[in-house]
Amino acid sequence: MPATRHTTTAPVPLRERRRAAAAQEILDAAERQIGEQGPAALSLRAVARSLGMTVQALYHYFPNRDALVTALIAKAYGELSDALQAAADAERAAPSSAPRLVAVAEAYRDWGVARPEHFQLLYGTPLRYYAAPAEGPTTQAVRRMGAVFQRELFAGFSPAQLAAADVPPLSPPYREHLEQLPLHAQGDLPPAAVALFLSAWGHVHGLVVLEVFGHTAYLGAHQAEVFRTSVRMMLEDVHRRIPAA
Amino acid sequence: MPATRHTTTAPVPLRERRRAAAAQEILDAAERQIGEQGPAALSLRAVARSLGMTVQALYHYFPNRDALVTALIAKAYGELSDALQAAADAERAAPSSAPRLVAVAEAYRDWGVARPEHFQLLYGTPLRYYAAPAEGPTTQAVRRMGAVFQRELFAGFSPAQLAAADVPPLSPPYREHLEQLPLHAQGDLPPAAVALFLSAWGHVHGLVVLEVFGHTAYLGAHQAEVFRTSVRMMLEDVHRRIPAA
DNA sequence: TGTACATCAGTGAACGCGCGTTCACTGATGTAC
DNA sequence: TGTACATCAGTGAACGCGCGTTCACTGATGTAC
Repeated sequence: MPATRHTTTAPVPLRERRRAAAAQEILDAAERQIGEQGPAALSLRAVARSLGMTVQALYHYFPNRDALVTALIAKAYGELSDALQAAADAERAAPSSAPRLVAVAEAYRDWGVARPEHFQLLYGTPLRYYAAPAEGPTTQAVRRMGAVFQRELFAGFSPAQLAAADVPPLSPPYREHLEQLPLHAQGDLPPAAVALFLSAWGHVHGLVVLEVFGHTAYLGAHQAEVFRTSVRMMLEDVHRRIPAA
Repeated sequence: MPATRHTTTAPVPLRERRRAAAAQEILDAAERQIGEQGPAALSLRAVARSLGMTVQALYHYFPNRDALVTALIAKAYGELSDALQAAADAERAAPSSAPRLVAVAEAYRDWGVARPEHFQLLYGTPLRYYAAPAEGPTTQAVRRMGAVFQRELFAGFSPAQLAAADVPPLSPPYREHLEQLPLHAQGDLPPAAVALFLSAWGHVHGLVVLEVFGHTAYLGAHQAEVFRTSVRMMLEDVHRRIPAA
């Protein structure tokens, strides 16, 4: 990288800034298209059309369709995880009567309900089978999301309490696997707590995915209450498994 | 309908039988194709090709692609719900140490893990937005599935006990909605129990959908244990909310 | 400050593909008399 | 039992569509001297 770059006099070359702006514009247009037609209908040609360009121009910014989709997924995960963080922060700044975890879970649901097509992009039928891009912005955002959720799920409990949580016996290899998992951003969680977290996350996700994908339409306008009730019970049940200090 | 049909002498006209057999063959081929490429890749032309026919012939059996997909969804739901029922029956015939509900939940997971593409057909990105075909074979199978799950979830508890379950207060309109829900196949469930059931179902579904769609790949071979542990806790938690007789 | 040059965003034209669906037909097969 | 006929599964040909991707190009724009 040339020494002239990123100095105080010439922060980012003009061309690079424009290029980044154009790429951003493409991403936004693609995001808009997903919001209108769903992720399956995303097409380079349609994106280009909506920007008043020809398709070929897009190839100056993304090597192919898959790369664009990958960028969109990363962006959506980032936004979702920002939403969770924002909900936690808002509750912390102006607490309501409900536990913060409920606010975080509701932020997750709200995001999905408000942007079902984007939620589908993240959690619907995989568009192709990733070889799991080991360490990208996506996994980072997922971890961030998990960290927020975890923090609020276990807020107020010490590591010692968490380690003594009442969970069914875990097999030794499973315990070991959980122990060396880079899952937890903020200090390691004991295996018992990880087991609780995984269960709770699956629980919340399941409730949201069923609703967003239309499988609980028969509940009509009560879906918000179903969710809230379930999450409250879940939180009580988890806390009941953690011994008093 | 002609009087000659369905009598003892001429049960079902030959032509009709052949027609039904051909339709079945098409469904099977389509199912096979989904199993290989996933639901999104399903194409009439490919199905016809795999049967050694031309595409147009399919139009003698299904008015269009959507009709074929609908039939496939109904079939898959039927199979999944059969699997749950079979698991419950098997446990009843030869009980293991675990509660029957665990077996039922595991049947759900097993089906999804064994046939991820079919699971995607049912629970992935909706291929199109149904106006929810009010009362078809699909909703029937879904209800059947829910009934099996419910029966085992609440096995051993009386309606009075279920009615007294410890759940957060439900708003009056929500209670009312739940009361008149044709959800429960076998006698009505009190609202508190329905709330527990909805939460539990979401929980189990969430765990399975995360695994089948590859979001918990980092758990490696331990996913079966994660699931089993979570379901056991869930069952304990639900039962803890139902008062003793 | 002025000029020659390299960069690169965007275009026009084209490729080959597979898709769902329609139409007019043919020919085997089961049916009614 | 034999024959004429209606049914209908399957075909050949064709439609129009939108897609991702490649190639050789042009012309504006920022850069280096």
